[in-house]
Amino acid sequence: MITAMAEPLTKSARTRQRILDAAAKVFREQGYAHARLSDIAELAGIQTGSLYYHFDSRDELVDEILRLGIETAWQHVRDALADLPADATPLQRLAAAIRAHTSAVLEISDYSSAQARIVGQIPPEIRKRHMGDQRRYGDYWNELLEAAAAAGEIGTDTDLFVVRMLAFGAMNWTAEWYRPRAGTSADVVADQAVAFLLNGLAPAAPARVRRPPNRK
Amino acid sequence: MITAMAEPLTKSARTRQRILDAAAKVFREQGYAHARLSDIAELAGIQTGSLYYHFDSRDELVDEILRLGIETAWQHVRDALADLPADATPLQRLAAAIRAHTSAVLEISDYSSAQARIVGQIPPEIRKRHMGDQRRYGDYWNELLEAAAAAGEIGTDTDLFVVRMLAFGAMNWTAEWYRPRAGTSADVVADQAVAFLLNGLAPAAPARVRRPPNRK
DNA sequence: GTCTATAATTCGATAGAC
DNA sequence: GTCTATCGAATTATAGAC
Repeated sequence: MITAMAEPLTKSARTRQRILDAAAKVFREQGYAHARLSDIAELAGIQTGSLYYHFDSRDELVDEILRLGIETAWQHVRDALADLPADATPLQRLAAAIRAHTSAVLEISDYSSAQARIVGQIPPEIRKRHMGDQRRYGDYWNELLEAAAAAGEIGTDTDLFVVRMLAFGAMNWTAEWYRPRAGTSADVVADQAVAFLLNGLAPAAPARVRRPPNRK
Repeated sequence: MITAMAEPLTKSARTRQRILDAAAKVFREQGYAHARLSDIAELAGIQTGSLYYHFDSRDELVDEILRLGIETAWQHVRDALADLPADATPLQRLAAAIRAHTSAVLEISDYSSAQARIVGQIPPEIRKRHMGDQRRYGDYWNELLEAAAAAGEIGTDTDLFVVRMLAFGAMNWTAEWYRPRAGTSADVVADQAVAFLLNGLAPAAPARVRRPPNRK
């Protein structure tokens, strides 16, 4: 009874899933502009015209990839936090979140990679529809940051909105430059991201430079 | 004799410059895919077809914007470092570089903004031609980082290549999300970027979290 | 050098057979 | 549901007059 509907589903649903998987991969690799429907169809093993039985337009397909990309990354982050001991500090929770998000973008999910890669390339109308997803996920991160700030684990003159954007830029850009190679595995990148970003938030401990000596 | 060729130049050179300025602005605002030659021509005050007297193709125009974008940011960074007192520490030099690059991308130059915005959107052939510029600028940053590392101002288990990429992601992504508004000026963003990124590189002073307690 | 007009291409999208 | 065939819109690029 459980397996009865676990695998079969409808033929339509399975094809739709193949298309989405193919689209995520193609968008991840080609970016928004150069991902052609013909590429996606080919990878999904169907003809271009057949896509339109499952999606009304290219934009609708993009919408879905973006939504699933955030959803997947978010789920990975939630899972990682759920794995932490109950007494984990806000900073430890933040560390786990950074690792999980970075890993999702780097290697775990084509959807998350695709979202990170093309979110800066999409036209305004699509962006507008995607904004709700982004805001919700952003709010979630903001709570993590607020908690760490409340615990005194983040510098007091830190603008949480700005550093959140800086951190997302750093994490999401990995989708662009990272290619597995000797010496630099995805795990290494995730480790470095955790150390770098967490440290960045630290209350300025020693007298590190605040401003350059003189300004133009 | 100096002014004799300062302003006039050839008519062709001046028009070419107008086109480039217009292109930088349009690419900055629209991104790679949605910047039409007709938009650029309109902003430059000429007809679309006339562009081809000055550039052989759209790609050639993009090449030039990318090159000038890096060149401009780089020049701002060099100027900022030149303004520092001779005894500035490697860390202070790094701080000035971060501020200068971020400012260039945020508000100083349409070329630098455009480069930061579209570098992740361009097709492989263009990217390949642009790689030399990127590498040279990256090497320059690497020297700044090496110097700070040699001075013991950067954590020893820091991968300089990875953190450089993370930092560029953070800085360049500002071109995407930043819009001037009350409370968050470009200066504030630059300040936060300097503090955040510089701190991120610090030798892990107190016992900040290194890894989450358990890993999947 | 710049214009107008138009060719050439590339894709997204639709129609209708099966 | 998927295929084949084709339409149509958008936009880069070219030709030739001025």
